Amino acid sequence: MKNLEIAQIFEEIADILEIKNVEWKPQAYRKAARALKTCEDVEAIYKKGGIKALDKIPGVGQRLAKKIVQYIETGKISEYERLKKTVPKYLTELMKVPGLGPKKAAKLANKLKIKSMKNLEQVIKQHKIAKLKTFGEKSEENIAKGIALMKKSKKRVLLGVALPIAEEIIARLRVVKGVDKVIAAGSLRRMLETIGDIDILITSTKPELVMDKFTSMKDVARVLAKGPTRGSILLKNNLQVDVRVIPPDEFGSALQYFTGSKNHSIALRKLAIKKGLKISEYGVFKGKKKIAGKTEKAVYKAVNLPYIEPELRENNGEIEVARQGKLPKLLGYSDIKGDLHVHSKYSDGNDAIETITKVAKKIGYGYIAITDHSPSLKIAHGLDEKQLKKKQAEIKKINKKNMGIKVLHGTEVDILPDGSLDYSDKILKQFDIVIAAVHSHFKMTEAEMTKRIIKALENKYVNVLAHPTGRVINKRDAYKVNLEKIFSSAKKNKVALEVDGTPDRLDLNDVHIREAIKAGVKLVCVTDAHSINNLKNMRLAIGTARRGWAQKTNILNTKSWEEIKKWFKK
DNA sequence: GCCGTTTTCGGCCCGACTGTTTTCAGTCG
Repeated sequence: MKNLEIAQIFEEIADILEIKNVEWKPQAYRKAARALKTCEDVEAIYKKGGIKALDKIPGVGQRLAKKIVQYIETGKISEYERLKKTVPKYLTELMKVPGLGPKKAAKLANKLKIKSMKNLEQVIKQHKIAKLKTFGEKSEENIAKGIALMKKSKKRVLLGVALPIAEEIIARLRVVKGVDKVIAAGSLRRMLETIGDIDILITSTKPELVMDKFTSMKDVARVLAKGPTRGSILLKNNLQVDVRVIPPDEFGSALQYFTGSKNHSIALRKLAIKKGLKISEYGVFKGKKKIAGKTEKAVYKAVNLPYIEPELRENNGEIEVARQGKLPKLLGYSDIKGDLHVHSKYSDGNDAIETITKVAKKIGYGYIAITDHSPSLKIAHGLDEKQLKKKQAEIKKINKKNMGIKVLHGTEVDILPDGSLDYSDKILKQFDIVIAAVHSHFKMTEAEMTKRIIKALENKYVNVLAHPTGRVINKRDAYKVNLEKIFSSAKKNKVALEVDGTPDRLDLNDVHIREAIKAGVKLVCVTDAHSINNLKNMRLAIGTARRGWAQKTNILNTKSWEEIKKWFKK
């Protein structure tokens, strides 16, 4: 996806323009950059609707659309190439230090002849910054801290990693005396696939007790700030956590503000201005008079909007749709009736089928599919015919125990490079559910990969396509594939596409889910669990589906197994 | 550079915090 690359260039352009003291343009570039990070794949948009469709992305106008097209077609943006030459590279580099903006970076470069990060570290050692006019001891110290922070390279952490950490901290703070509400805001609440830092909002009658507890937890590496209403810590794992204690009658507006996304909140505030109102984290105001703030619902209502679910708040059309009263009723976190993609000890899973079944029953599922690998995936101990017989017999035995949950005999069968499957039709026929997946030969051309997968979808025994793009967050890009064609083939062949809840997969992702739904494709939310602990990842799949505007009707495994079976029938 | 039920020109989200000043500029979220 080129979106991130273009977003980065736009941000760099904004930096350069800021250095050059250009007004307003930097904000425009930054806003567009943020929009690109969460909107549909620009190449797909361009292919479908041309430059006019790009222009429709909020924050992207004619001129930026043109630049996006140029990048898609040539891999470069000439305006950026031109601007780069007008400003020394070290200036934009210095700006990456937290605390250094365009003004300070330029001043340091000018007065102290700094031409690199190394230079900067040298002058700090020599205490030259502290002696500079408008700088001082503190400034020098803060820049040093900023560099240290940057070196630790705060990479965004997976939602599936951050979520349990946040929950543990929340549980600890909830029991502190005087605490009422505790909730995580920010990208975590929006269920974004990666999280920069954890934001926790609290109402309490005794803020100082909250802050004491918060800053003295055992896994705190460093306390970055500690005041009566705001605290900030760095955990030993390098994750930053911010806590804010909010007065109860401002909780809704604070929650709205700290949940974001930024572009969503800006759009909301603009709407308020039109109505002669002002929204801030402290409330909605008409002149000096506060007219809302206690609940998020009231904040939205003040600008004539229904409540918008956090997962939708990306300024990707949700405000417009909300105005028309046409918001989707999102898939709920307890709407899933069974997990359809789980591995057992038979292949590369940790647990026995009966153990998995018990846990699934406890979750409240009506069915669970044990879908182990096929033989070609050697590292995962794919099952041969003999092992399949044994597994099938075991499942039969468990089902006879009438545990109140149906165990389905399934497989995750490999799609071989030529699009044929790793089991013969004769074997495939015996499964309750067949999931097809690409696990090898990722580097094909788009045409080859698309043809390969479509051939698999056309097999009459295939019911589900696993992790359709193959991406692994922070590790491996998606393979090249024409999703539009996959969608139409899946629809035609009655194959459901997966929303895989593995923390570093989340595949399909939010954007693709929204496209798939538009194309009329059915989806399943699954965990692809390799241990009973992984079964919890269903909420990540659901959260991702919600970010893709999925409703209950779009997700096949919100139905009973009988109904699903009927749908599968080709 | 974006955007339009007050505008195709002239606005552009809002506020806190920090450090350096002595009323504010710069940075951040």
